[in-house]
Amino acid sequence: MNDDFITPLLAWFSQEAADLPWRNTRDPYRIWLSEIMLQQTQVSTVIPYYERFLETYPTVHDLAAASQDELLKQWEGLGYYSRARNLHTAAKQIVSEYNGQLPTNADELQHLKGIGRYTAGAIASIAFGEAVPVLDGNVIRVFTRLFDIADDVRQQTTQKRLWQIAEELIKAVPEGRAGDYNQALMELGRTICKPQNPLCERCPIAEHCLALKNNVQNERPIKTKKPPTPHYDVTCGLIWNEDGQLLITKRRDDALLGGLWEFPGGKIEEGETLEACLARELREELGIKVEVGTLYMRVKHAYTHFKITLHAFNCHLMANSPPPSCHDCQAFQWVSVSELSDYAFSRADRYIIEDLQNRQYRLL
DNA sequence: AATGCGGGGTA
DNA sequence: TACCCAGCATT
Repeated sequence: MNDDFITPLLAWFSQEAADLPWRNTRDPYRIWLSEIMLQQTQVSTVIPYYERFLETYPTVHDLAAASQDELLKQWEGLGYYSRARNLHTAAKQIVSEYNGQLPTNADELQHLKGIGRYTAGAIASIAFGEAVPVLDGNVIRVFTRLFDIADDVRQQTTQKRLWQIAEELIKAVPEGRAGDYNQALMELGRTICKPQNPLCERCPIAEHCLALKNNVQNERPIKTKKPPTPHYDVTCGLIWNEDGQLLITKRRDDALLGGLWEFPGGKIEEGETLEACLARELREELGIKVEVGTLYMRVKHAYTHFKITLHAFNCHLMANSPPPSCHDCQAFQWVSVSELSDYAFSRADRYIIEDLQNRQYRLL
């Protein structure tokens, strides 16, 4: 494997590295946090979350002492909420078992919740200077172009081969520069070696790029297509009580959007009306009987694996309904419209909340 | 080895 | 619309 690109890549990074918040620190806690937030999430999306998060939790001790609800409220909108739950678990573990210090090498880091091979390599190389590789979407794209690799990168054998390449190359990186080199590869992928229309004329290692030489840079990496995602109709209840409060429920940790709050409801079944679906879901989930009233609004939303149309109905408890009890949720709560802002909700529910609060505001 | 897991940006 | 993003845990 030709490693001649390493020197010009490092030189480019020294000159052109963007000034990102997590590059102004050597604090392993901050490096760790940035790497978790950056999983499957673009740099520009992460920055405001990262800065706000560190104001709230400046140290791993502050994070370990947080409540899950408070933490998820901080994470609200960032997605992949298991990252926040795992971060919390790991923080508590670091405080109780590691004396408040992160492990200092990649192998030990991988024992912590939410840290896999990529994240362990990133933290170990950036925070501790260990000569270990990283392989993320950016690096995969750079490598498949640099070495003109035409294999399907979704295949396990290709992933293995790419990790082997990464392992070989890191050995040729100058002592103490592994963190810079790994960041340089990712930054090149993010800013120059982009998925579509890469900026090869500005690439510092273009003369080493086999895909460019073969004029196939736009056809790398090769990925098999994913099947189209299904669409579901989902209902939820805006269940009002006499005090103008709404009933919300907290989702189970092992579910989609685990730990977030929601307006209770669920997915429609074959041949079922929306109203019947909602009445059934509320009976199953909370053991309550409701009168399903008018449609409040519909929200369309796309998840990774499916799309939904969320139908929100005004409801109230029937006089002979049992009080709510959690059958398939962690908790429930009656809250006013303005108090909804204190709880972490998914994007789809936040559209509804925004509308509820706007209408309330206009009435005042 | 395959699948589930969010939400926003981009062309 | 479809693809992409500083991937990981679970089964």
